[in-house]
Amino acid sequence: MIDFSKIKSIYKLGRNLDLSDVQVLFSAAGKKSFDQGDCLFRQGSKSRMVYLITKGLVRTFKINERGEEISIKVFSEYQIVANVHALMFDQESEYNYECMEAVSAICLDYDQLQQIIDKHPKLEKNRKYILQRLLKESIQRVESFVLLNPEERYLKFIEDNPGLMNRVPNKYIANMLGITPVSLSRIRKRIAEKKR
Amino acid sequence: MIDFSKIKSIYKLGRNLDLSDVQVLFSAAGKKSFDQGDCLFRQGSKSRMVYLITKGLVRTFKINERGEEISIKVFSEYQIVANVHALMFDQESEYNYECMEAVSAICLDYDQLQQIIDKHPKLEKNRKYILQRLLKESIQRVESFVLLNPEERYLKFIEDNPGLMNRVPNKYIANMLGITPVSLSRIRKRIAEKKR
DNA sequence: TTTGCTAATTATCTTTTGTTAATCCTTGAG
DNA sequence: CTCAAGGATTAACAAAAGATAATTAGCAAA
Repeated sequence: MIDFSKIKSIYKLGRNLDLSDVQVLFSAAGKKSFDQGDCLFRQGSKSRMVYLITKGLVRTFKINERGEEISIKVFSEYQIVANVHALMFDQESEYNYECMEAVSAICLDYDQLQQIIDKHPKLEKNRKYILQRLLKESIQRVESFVLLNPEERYLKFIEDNPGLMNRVPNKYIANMLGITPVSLSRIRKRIAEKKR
Repeated sequence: MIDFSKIKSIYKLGRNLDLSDVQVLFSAAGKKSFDQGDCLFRQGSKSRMVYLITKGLVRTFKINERGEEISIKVFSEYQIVANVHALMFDQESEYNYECMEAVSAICLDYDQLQQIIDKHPKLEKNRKYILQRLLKESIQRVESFVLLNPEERYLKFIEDNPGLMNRVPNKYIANMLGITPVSLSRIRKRIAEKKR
């Protein structure tokens, strides 16, 4: 049976992918499923697997010196989840990548992907595109910390990620915004009162 | 006369650059000087020039809705200053890039650089290296906001940028840390008292 | 339905930050 | 040397955030 969801996902990998590009990637990629609570990568991992989420949510977090989990980021459908520390910096992962929901994903080894790109140079600009997306997101996030206060950051977050609000616990969102869950709860209350 | 400072700067552009790489880049690159207060790029610029600072300091900032300058980042010797919005995102610059001191720099048009890289594929991995450095720095900065409080962020900043402390006004550092200059002044006082 | 678990909210108190304005310091121009 | 300008510090007060604990709400398993 033709796996249309897989094809669709691969199309979303980049801009201007044509059918032959998708075909090449399709045949190289596998599919994998994870249960809620499973980890795509654990702290210390040097895995160079790249996942494209077709369904579900993945959360990255670190353990701080007090033993608490601090969430860094959440990935949802059609986003790429890769072990940045291994792939970009050739280090062990500093994060855990945990499934917050059952996850379906397409997977492809990065080095294998690199070989494919070498054979199909057209794809090179696409790899660049993915890197640039990563960089852009990161830069904008730094800006949100420099330019906005916690309340404004929260409003921006729900504007940028409308689909995540009902799927991600507020305590994780609080972490990502650099504040405590208690503080986020107060911010939400303030906002609700302003609207009234 | 042989311009050793230029050669030295180009060497610092990447890892594992050999003499022939440097030679290629050397002959394509120009030199440029700026006075204090000059701008490498202004808000709205689509310039695709890439500068490598050999001397001086450059500060990027935005103007907020109250008309105040909010500093985002400072670049010093041997760092690459590029118009990320134009180069990475094909947009107009959202930042001003202003010289805090007189600046000497090596300059090279990005598209010309791209042609050079196409002719000398060995340099490609170097371009990647630069992108990765950018990304790494940005990711670590996000982490510092998520994991650290303002005081810890300041301590990390002076640890990571020991050379900047005496050259960058505290009010700019405060901006970069996401706090007000008044608050930074209090933090500095607290730290000084702890040491005593 | 009850029980138990976890998240979210609320309460209380302490600490920190933001805001505004005044004062102090340093430095460079005249 | 004096003065002007900008940065840094301090002061005073309001607002917000952190920490801790108690309470409430939602939900799934027994």
